[in-house]
Amino acid sequence: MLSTVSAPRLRIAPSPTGDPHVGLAYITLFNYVLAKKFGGKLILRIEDTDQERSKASSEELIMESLRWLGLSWDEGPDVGGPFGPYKQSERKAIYRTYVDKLLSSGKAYPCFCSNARLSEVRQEQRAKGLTTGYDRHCRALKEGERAALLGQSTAYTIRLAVPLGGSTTIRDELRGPIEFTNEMIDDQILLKSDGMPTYHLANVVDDHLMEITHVIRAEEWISSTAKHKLLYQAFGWQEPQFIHMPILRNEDKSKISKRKNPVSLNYYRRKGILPKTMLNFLALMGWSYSADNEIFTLEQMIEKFQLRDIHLGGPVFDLVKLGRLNQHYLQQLSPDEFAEFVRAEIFSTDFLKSLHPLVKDRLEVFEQFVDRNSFFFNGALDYSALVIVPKGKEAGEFNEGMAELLLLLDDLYLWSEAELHTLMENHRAKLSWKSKDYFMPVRLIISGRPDSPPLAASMALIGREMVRFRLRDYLKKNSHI
RNA sequence: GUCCCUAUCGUCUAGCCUGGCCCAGGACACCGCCCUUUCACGGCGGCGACGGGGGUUCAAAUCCCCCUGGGGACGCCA
Repeated sequence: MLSTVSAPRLRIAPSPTGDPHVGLAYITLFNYVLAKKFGGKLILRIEDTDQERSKASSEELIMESLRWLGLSWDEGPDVGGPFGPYKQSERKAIYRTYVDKLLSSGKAYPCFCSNARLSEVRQEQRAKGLTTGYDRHCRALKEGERAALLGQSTAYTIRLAVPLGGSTTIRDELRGPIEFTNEMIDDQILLKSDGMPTYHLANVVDDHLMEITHVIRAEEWISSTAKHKLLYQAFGWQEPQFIHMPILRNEDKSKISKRKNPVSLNYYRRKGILPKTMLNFLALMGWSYSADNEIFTLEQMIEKFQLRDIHLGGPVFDLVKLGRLNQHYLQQLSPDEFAEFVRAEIFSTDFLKSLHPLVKDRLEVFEQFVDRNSFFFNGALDYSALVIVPKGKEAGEFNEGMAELLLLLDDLYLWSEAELHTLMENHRAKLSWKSKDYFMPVRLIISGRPDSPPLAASMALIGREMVRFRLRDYLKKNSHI
């Protein structure tokens, strides 16, 4: 299954668009294990081709989270390597030259269609119950027309000219051959009108140039793999082996999402999950160490790992089991490790410093600190002794307002005190609730007490996932009455 | 809607490739008992699954087909 000729080269290719995701840790783990097992290399490549959504801050967070887990890489933007640069935004010129090759061999063509026309076409297809995809309008252009448009348009895209007949069969190392009729494959955009490549192009070009031998990624990529294979063929390149891991699921079996589940690695870190717990737990998602033992180290996993032992059913990310596993590992901690862990992860100096402005004026003596501010460190809160729904307001209406807030918080781009303040004030105004009918209940849900420090600042510190978790938790406990 | 993937206890899974050792094993959760001045930990026990239907075979959780369920993809996102 694995070529033993040379050491494998694997890569992880996160897109820096938000908090580091458990899905990334999951995929990284398996890439890491396979690389280590066969003495290969793991490459970190930042896929920041989406200029709208990519954030430099997210890049650092991603690396920090992976380091926390103890999953290291051999080549990447921070450590360098012989195949750099390792950030796609810095490889723009490279992609352009490869697109030109495709253009001159007729394997790709420029497309001048506007977004408006594209969505119109899509809508029409959907209405007719057809598969949606580009109608190849610009592929049919005559040479003269094309030249003319090229002369006057500044913004156009480049699309892959997918063969009109036949089929493309990809091979997944876990599933075997998977066949796609070429009719079903869209003339994928390779180069966006801003000159940046799309994932499909950048990914294939980079995997080739970086000599990647095995691509381990999530199952959601299977259908795109046909496009990738076509690209490899168009370039005349040997494709890597593809391994698609099952997708992590929410409790309801849908693809894991922040709407329904905490997905940020930072959330779990702050919650006090140990790296080895997370690794052990993630390994159990689709793989097992043995029939009667599920506690094992990364090293043991590397030793025993076999691709063929991966189970393809989509595993539910079970918080209860994660917690129990962590308890086991916590029990094993030595006094030194215990002290170090609490100091580094729970009462970290950085966190205490950021708490300082919120709590300093409210304290007479330090003994009040822990009790009054426990909600900064806790998980779920107990609301049973609190009256949260404001007087004169229907529980139903109130809960709807809170559910709406939950969604707004999810969409908030920048998680900061100022942004939170504005968001809530706007939401309150939109609902036209009185200030005290809005802010006090939210305060109670978030902090569990009426005398907590300023709300927006507290929320900023507690973090998006915990804030959303508490709102969700409150609604879960109270909305079905 | 179209295409693709997938299917063992509520959940994570072992077993499936190489059919009999499986009236299906482990773990989490749950229930009970023991330990214990509390709560936990720990120990012991219990509940609990091969989605359905057809084949193939002396024999099927294991191989094949159909159905059904679940999921994913169908973006100038990755």
